[in-house]
Amino acid sequence: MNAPALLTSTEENYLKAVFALAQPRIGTNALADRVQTKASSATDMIQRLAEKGLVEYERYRGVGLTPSGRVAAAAVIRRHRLWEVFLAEKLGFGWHEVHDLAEELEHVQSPELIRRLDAFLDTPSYDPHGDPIPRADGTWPTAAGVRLDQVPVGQNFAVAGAADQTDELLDYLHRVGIVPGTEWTLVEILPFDGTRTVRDSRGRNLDLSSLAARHVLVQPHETQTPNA
Amino acid sequence: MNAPALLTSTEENYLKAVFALAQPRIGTNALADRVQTKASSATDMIQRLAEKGLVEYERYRGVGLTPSGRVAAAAVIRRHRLWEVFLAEKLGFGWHEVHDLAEELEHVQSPELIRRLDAFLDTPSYDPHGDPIPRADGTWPTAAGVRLDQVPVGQNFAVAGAADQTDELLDYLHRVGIVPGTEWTLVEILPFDGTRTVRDSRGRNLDLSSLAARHVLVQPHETQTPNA
DNA sequence: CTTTATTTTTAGATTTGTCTAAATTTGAAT
DNA sequence: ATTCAAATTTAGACAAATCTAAAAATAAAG
Repeated sequence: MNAPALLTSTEENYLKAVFALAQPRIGTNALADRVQTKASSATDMIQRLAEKGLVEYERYRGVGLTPSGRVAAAAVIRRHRLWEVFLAEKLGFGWHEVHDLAEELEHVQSPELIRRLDAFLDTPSYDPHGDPIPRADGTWPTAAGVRLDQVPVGQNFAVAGAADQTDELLDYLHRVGIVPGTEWTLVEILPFDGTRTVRDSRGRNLDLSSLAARHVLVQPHETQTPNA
Repeated sequence: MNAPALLTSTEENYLKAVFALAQPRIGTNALADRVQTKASSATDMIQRLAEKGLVEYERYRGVGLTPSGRVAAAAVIRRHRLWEVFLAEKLGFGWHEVHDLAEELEHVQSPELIRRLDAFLDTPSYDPHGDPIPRADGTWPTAAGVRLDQVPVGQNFAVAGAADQTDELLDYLHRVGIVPGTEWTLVEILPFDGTRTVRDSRGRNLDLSSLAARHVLVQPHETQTPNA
């Protein structure tokens, strides 16, 4: 009901860390590690966040997010990942270079800026690493199916759709035949870079990068081919 | 010679304020006003910047920039104005909305980010307010002529060129006939919004917004038409 | 059920940037 | 030259975020 209180950059960083590591709670040391500080500093900050109602905290028992903490964390992650998309798609940074810069940009406070950035980028659902971008209302893009990068070797599946609607991705998928309704089997995951080899009913093989695989949504089938 | 020491956001803001107001020196009160703080705080910060060699300071006598302070200030202003161009041209913000946001974005520390942003924006010379953007090497775009918005009423001039090379601006100027070599007289400046009315040799009038006028470079002539 | 090791918290100090209130310097006016 | 007002600086305090070192609670081992 009340307007979300303004958080400092540091508070936002702690929130993100709790979000990432709490299932459902996280200890002080692990949290301190994550935000590159000492346990005593983490204790201080946890207590501040608890006073603001963003985390639930019990002394010596660890910390977890409250519902409003989860909303706040999603907002920060949304800003972070939208900036990552901007840096990669518009400025041409490599996907491995964008994280640290986004870490700074995410703390610029302006809902209107984020609205416009989102529109400028065509409302992406996934960042350059394939991680989902929370929507403006705090909900998360839950795939209509399963992301191809989460399917085990040997699994049969039907293509359900694409996680993102960018022209580049759709063009590529269409060109190689990864279109909704087609049937495939995942035959191999290369250990080196996670490239997926998939095979269609006629035995034709196709390689998909792990990044592309994260953007393909599939419907797994019961039937599995024998595994070796 | 030595790498430019990293400055905090606050230090950068003070530096910008000194740059803007010191001709060649500025008092503590005026500086404090500019950065929205109290004179005592300004004194503290001035002394820190003096220790870093960025300002020259004499107690009770005011403060001015050193050469290396001028370089540092130019770098901050460059970042600020490039972000302003991004916000206005790419995200569609109005030119009156971009300042406060750029104030935050300018402190993100990454030379590579600024290099790429500059390229993404086609290396603009002026920001949406018409203010010059320092180049990467710290030099300022000094017009080959005089900016039309700095010419007095009654002045004859020849168009020398455009301050910026964006397609939109060049298209517009070409369409209305403001092209290099043509001769004009500035007949009026509207007090309300600074619109310039210019007249060619055949007596045809043309109105230019003050923003457009800032991007037109001209060569003033000796001959003046009688003023009224 | 003690002892020990680990984790967590407290206590006290530090840095950055700020403030208020008091003291000092400058400059202007009589 | 003395007085007075304005500008500037110092002194002391505070909040945010951090640290080190010591104390307390929990968990693990015997």
